[in-house]
Amino acid sequence: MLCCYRQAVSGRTTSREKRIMADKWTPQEIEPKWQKKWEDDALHRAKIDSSRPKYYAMTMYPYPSGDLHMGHWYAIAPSDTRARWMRMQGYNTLFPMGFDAFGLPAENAAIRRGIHPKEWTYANIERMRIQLRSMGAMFDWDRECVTCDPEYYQWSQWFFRKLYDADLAYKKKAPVDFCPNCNTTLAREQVWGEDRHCERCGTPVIKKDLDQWFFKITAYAEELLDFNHMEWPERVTTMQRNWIGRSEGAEVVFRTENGNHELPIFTTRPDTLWGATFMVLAPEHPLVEELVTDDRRAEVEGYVEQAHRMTDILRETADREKTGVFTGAYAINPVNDERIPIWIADYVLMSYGTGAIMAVPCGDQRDFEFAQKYNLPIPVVVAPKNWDGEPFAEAYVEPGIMVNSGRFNGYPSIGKYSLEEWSPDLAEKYGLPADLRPENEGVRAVTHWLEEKGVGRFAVTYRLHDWLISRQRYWGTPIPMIECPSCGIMPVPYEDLPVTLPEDVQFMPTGESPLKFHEGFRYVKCPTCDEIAERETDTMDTFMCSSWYQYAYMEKHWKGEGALSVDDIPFNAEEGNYWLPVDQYTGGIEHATMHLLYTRFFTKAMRDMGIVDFDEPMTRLYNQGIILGEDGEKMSKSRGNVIAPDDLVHYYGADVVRGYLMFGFRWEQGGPWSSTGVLGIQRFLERVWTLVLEELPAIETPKTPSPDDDQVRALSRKQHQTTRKVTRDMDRFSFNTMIAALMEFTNYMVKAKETSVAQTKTWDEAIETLLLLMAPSFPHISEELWARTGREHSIHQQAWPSWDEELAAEEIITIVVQVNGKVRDRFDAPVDIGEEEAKAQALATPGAQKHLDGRQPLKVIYIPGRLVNIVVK
RNA sequence: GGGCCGGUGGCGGAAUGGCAGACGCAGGGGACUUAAAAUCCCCUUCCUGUAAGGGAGUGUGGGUUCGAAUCCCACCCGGCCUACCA
Repeated sequence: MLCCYRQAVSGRTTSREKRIMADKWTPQEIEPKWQKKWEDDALHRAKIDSSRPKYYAMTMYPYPSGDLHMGHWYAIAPSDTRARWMRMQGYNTLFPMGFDAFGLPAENAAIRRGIHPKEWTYANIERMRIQLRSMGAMFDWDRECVTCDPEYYQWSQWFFRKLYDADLAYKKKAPVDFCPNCNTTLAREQVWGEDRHCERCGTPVIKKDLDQWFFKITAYAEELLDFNHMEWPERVTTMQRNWIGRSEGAEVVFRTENGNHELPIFTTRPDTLWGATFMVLAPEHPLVEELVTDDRRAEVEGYVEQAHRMTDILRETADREKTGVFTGAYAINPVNDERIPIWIADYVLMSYGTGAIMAVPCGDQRDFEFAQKYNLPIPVVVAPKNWDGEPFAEAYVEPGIMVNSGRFNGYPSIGKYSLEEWSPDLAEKYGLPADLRPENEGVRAVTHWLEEKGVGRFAVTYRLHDWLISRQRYWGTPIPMIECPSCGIMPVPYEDLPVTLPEDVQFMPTGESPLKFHEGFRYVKCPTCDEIAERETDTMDTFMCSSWYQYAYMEKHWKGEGALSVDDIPFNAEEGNYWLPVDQYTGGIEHATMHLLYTRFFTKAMRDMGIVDFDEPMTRLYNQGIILGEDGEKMSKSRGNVIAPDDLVHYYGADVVRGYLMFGFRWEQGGPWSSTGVLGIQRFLERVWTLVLEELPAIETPKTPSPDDDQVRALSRKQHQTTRKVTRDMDRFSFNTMIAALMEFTNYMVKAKETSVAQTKTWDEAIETLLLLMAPSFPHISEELWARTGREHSIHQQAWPSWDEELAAEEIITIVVQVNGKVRDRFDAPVDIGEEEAKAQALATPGAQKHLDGRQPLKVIYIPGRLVNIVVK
């Protein structure tokens, strides 16, 4: 398509000095100017407008560390571009911003440098607001939320209270993960990696027995597995699914020989019950103390003690040799009344299932190794089809035939497979029947029989734990609870919220929470009996604040004055009815099993409280990648590879930084920064500046005295094609190809400007379209050029350009000629060329003739508008 | 051990069954300039050839197809997640 226009520009004669050069593009001047103007005009204020469709775009808010780094820009600027694009497409768009302002760094700064966390945090927020403003984003600052404002956290406390009333918050003494560096407990989700380290500081965690507050997120485990009606990346839903870790099986009740205690176990393989030759309890199991016989007591206590001291890191190393001790006690296997020994071993975890297992050495490799080591019997109960009757050398976990299992002998058992998965292929592989139903398949049949006998039942177990939200830190939302010596645990009445965080506190070098030592805060009258009672001195996990901030954006400091009540709605309902839920959420994948799970839980709980009428907080989610230093490593001060966005904005302007962040990478993948790559965007914007502002050459181009139709049509075609491409790429977050299309269009126009096409109305339309297409990505320069070319109002209030498929369509296409799949020639043809005509022309091309070399084509394949493949011999 | 994502020029990346390498960076050559910068034009996957051309080529090996970077199977490498989950 470039060919026709190459001809047109081949006769260019104009000399550059005849032109009047435009003044230079100085982003340092125009960017602050427009930012101020937009703010003065309240351009970005999002107001309810029932005549337009709404669009709630949201990006994860930053922690106010005091410096907006490249990662923030990378996450926020492209999100802003897309929100702006939606706005130009006619959606009434809300794109808010706020600060995740509670948290440890503030407190650490206080301990180390003597600055009050509040002062530190608000000063950082002030600085980051300025940095965020330099981005030129369309944030509606009127809705900004700052989670450490009492007007904000009173609602966090209100939520706590509501969850408590709904029986979704409870206090429990439990062995919990504790970070010795941060001096606080952590939720399961906040313990990362193989070495089980603190998500924030990287220190390995230890176990502590503490009385802590939990949210009953497990009540929603099943519903949280439902990802229908939401468009979230599969990566995230898979991670959440694995984290929730649903598994189906049976709960079977064993009984102890002495004392007749119930000893329920969970198993995914009830069909192997006849092979259970011993039981194993977790060392922490509450019955251990009672069951252990006197002759075994010393050894058992020693083992329990040792297991307790051992870190989880060691305990959970899978390839460690199994250890355990016999308790001296026996249990009765309910299916055959056999007497089996009860052991304790640290490979059984108290935190999963019932903390006790039946050990089936023939069907579980861990049990097998344990049985071998301690000389316990290994009878076979599920065998492969052609089993020779010999003892197993290792556990057999695949589908097989039940043996030695009483009335179930001969039943096929498909083990880990579900009936839905069971296919003829699998049946053949294992030599089992293909037609399996709950009645004739071992696992299901045994479960049914257990239920009839009353010793077991179908059961589902989740890996998901309740969310531990207590933090032994000062700089967080106080938990609104009081413990009274006579009345017990009492919630702070709704009307008394907020429980204000006292400011006159002393920070301990030990890292202990100053709230524990603040008498005025700690001691309080019981809301019921007026006796002196104690306040909860722990504060909430900051993920509590972020679980509902999308609702806080409905109105800043909603009901900031006056008492709260149980019947309140935690946001402006009118705004909420209009904007909610979030249509598009963007942010990092690192929150997949934390924030993104918690906020789903919150919304479901809110729905059940009657506060909202939808099930999911964010309809669509998209995750950007990570921007690395030039050396390909993660940016860090210690590596010295940090690129500071402030410096770049100062030097190149925000539009260039935004542009490079969108152009240089696939957004979801990220990648290394390139300081020369940025120059490409700078050159591009300079080209656009010149293209739009530089005066046209005097009309003296002799070779093309009047614009010819082909040129005009070609320019218009390019414009419509670009509009189509940019629109589609915006929709799929393909910012890099979107900007490439803008560059191509610009390059085309720079060349076309040398011809008389630049004096046409079509030219003006093309310039205008280019500016409009650039507006979401490059808000400042496009606004400046819009104004300088005498166009009215803000460019950001204009409608997104549309395209016409007919005008975008090519008239002449190039058809590739292949012989046996190799390109041998090509020819130009009208777009509507018929199949026979195309084939005939292809066969006639010199390239085809040469490579056919007289041979008769076996087959000729025509792909309309693309190619002809001639197959020979 | 399991799961997911990825592997394309010197580099970032494009192309999701139909011309591999769009767009950009870096590099080379040229124009302009007293000179440089900036700007503009041309070249730039590799091998072979003066050229026209020919051959090879998307981690490796196989397969499906007229045709594969793209789909299927096996393997190698890198990254992320998860891990004694009963």
